[in-house]
Amino acid sequence: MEKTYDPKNLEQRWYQTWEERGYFTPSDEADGSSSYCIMIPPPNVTGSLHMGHAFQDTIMDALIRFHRMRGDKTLWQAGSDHAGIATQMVVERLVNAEGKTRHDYGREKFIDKIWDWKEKSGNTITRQLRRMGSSLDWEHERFTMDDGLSDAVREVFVRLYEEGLIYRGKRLVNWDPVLHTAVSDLEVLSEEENGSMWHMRYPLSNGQGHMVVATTRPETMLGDCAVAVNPSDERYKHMIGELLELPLTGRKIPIIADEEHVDPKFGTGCVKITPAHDFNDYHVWQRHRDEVSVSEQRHGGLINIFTVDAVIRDNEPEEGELIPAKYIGMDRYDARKQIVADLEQLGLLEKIDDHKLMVPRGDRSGSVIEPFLTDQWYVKAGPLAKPAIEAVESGKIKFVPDNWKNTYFEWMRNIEDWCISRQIWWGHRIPAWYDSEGNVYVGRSEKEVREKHNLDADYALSQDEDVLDTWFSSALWPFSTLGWPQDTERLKAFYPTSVLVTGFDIIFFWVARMIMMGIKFMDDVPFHEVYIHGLVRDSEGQKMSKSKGNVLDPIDLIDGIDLEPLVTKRTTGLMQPKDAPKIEKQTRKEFPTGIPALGTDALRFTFAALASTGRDIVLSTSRIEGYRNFCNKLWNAARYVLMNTEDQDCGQDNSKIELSVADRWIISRLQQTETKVTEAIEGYRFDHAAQAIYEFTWNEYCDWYLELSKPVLMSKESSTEQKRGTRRTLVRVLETLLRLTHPIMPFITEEIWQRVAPLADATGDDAHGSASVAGGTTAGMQEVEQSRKPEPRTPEATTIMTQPYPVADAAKIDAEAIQEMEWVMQFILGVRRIKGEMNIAPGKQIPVLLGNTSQTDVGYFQNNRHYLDFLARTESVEILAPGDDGPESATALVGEMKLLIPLSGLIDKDAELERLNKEMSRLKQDMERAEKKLSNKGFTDKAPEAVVQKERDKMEEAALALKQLEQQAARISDL
RNA sequence: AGGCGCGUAGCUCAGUUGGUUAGAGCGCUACCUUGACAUGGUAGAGGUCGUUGGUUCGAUUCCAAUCGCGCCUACCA
Repeated sequence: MEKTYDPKNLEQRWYQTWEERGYFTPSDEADGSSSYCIMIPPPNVTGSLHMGHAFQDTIMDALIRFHRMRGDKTLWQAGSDHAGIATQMVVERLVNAEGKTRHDYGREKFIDKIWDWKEKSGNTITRQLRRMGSSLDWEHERFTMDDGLSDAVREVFVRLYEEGLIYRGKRLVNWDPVLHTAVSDLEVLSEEENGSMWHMRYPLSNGQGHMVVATTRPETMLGDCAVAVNPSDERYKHMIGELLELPLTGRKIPIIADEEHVDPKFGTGCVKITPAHDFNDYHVWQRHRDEVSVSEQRHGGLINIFTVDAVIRDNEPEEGELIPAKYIGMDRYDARKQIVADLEQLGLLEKIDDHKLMVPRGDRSGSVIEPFLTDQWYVKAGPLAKPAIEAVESGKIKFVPDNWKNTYFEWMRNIEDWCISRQIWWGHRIPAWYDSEGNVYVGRSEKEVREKHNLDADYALSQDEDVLDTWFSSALWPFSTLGWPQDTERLKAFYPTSVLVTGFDIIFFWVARMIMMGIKFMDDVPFHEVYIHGLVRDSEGQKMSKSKGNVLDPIDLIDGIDLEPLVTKRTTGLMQPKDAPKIEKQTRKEFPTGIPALGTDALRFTFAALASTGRDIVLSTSRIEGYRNFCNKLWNAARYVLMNTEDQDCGQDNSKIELSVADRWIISRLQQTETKVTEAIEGYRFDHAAQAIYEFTWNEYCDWYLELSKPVLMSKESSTEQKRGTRRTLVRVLETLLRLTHPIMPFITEEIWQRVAPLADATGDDAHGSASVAGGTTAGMQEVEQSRKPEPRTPEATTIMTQPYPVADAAKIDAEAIQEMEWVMQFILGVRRIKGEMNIAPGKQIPVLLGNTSQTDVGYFQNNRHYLDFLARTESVEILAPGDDGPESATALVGEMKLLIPLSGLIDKDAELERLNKEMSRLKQDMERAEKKLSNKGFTDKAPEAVVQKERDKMEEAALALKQLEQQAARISDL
């Protein structure tokens, strides 16, 4: 093995091997009790991997690998969605670069172009997913626009339509005037922006003064149909029903009373009502449209003033001058200026205040969204939501962490009908046809429609031009990918899926809709658990976004990147090019030397370690570096193990062995670690799993066990059985640790495992307990680990991926060994602390005396002499007779035993006194604390006996230790 | 406005039925290139657990109030 761990050369090699050998496809031979399935949240075909994906994929892959190793029939479903608007925009931009528009190509040719683009460029993210080590079933990769999923979409649409759960209607929608399509509420992002509040005077038609209305969008006044006041508002009560002159239009509009919408305490208490351009006003209009004063307005009061571009429209022939000619053809903002100017001139502008307002913008185009009156298709959400709410209430679906169900309920209980039509070309075309009379026919195909309605082949039908919202097909993902509407084996095996892993930002978008559709069409929930993870932020806690220039490409963390390319990457393609200098400066400051190559395993381990219950994941490269170092530690531990075991007898043939205290101790600790890690993964606490692995590997296996193995292996006095036992433990603990770690760090564990596994010889049933053992307890005699029969190992086709996941065996936990090792470690630490604090070189061998020894101390000492000499660098150890205080010495306590290092020549008297004083004051504090508790009658009366006893023990121990140290201090100061 | 969440070491975070000296990583200090690893070893410094009350024998943990921060939803024309 190389001296330093280098992820580069091993990660991609292993991934390729795994994929070639088909390890990612669910195994028919899986012997676990159940199947396990996760659907990947389909990434967007235009997308590339960001940190959120990398984090999410790490969690899913860890779960998938964990269950695969446990023997479950395991599927991680791969695929991507067609991202209607985003994809169309990408290809449209390419077409624009040719100097053409999509209309020059026409619908069909343009769609062909998108498919071409998808073939060539649509796989960026799947390549990146492979770099993350994701063990997705690529053989069954799906795409929301492929034939099968398109069938599913049509089927669902038709069935919902036939049940009356899909309908077509003219409604106000969020209209993107740049993309010319409706978008859903969820695709609109509102942010506070600076604007103005215009206060306009609307004269009373009877000449008795005016009313003042305020608005943030004065241009919409052209479409006003009324002014509303609160009926209880004394100021205006008497004016209800009177008419106002709507300035600039020559129209008269009524004053109406609306208690719900109008807050008399806000502004002037008068609200202009523009029902075709404001959602609230639309609702007011719905309440009042039957009142004569409103209904006799043009178009019943519902007056649209814009074109699809948000330009003031022209009048229809029969409308006369409904829209004043002066403004026709003006963009909405030009019209605003003009109207304000004209009002000003007429003396009808009372004032303009600065005003902050929430401006809705399309998340794709960035343009200001316009409420706009159009014909759209809707899904009636209420009936679908009801069982979906119950599924979560009843616990059929559990959110992890549990609180997220509140968010879900909040949304579901106030759900509104879902606008599913989009005025774009790329997507599932709505399966509805119209005849020249305007009749609508819905069916799976034109053929089906004609058959069903007995329409001749020459009866003219034209299909609806619109396509469905991408999320409509995503909502079907958990069953459509498995073959629905066909009744497939995969569907039977994997639906309902086990868990959905996703970010909280799409609980509404996606999670809720999958639940509704799953229950509706599969008659069962799509998944049993929803694990909601946090959002990855940069080292300053900022949300990562391209526009902020603080995005990190996970691949750059894996492979490393120099500063200059990183700066270039972050500053190109910005929505706001003016931010480039700021971003460059910030990048140079944060990464003065670029980013070092850290490897996938280190990145994955970092994600796991950060995956606690919080909402934010703050990622810093120093943290990843720490875990890269951990990989190196593991690597070098393996190197040490191999150096001492390869070509040597490690007890593979189950020949006689003797297990030392250290062997039995590390085996015990391994079992405890296995329990912790397994429980952590089962409870989605990957941070706890990672921490348990980290601590065991570094603080126990490396820091102690490997060191303790050295004297055994190096000494001529060790027996063959002892050496064999140690080698076997070295190798088997490592082998097990690799399996334990594999779900989080797949690559390094596979690489090392390939070399370690043959030495550990983890095969064969008769390995259990058949080794003949000299010495040691029963618990220690058994195998390090084996739970499930592993697959037969042949040289070419074996992998850690399909080995059994470690299962702890409580019988292997040797409490005595743990206690004895605790003593050994305390001894060694005591000596080291004295050396450290007395400025004695750690390597210097020194004499040690033991005072106040018990029978156990003497036994432990004799058993472990070789460890103590080696790790504490003792020159000699002498046990003092009872009552003998020995010469003046520096002191450490191991339980009640005194560990003495004679002062002569070595130790500074004052320094030792200082040390003792420090230790004594610590003990005194402990005592005081305990004493205070014990002298409190409330405590001794009411606290549980065990707690009180614990306090008494503590008190006693501290008192004893204090006494010993006081004596010691007295002797030294007498010198 | 409503809902959710968070304030613990310089930084990032653990701390699940209230009871050890409140832990870890990174960073910091001193020493050590010893034979798996300087991407390392050894020893160490560092916290009135946001604030204030309450419940309790006992509160980082439970309750209330308060301050600060973040997110989501709905927004006032």
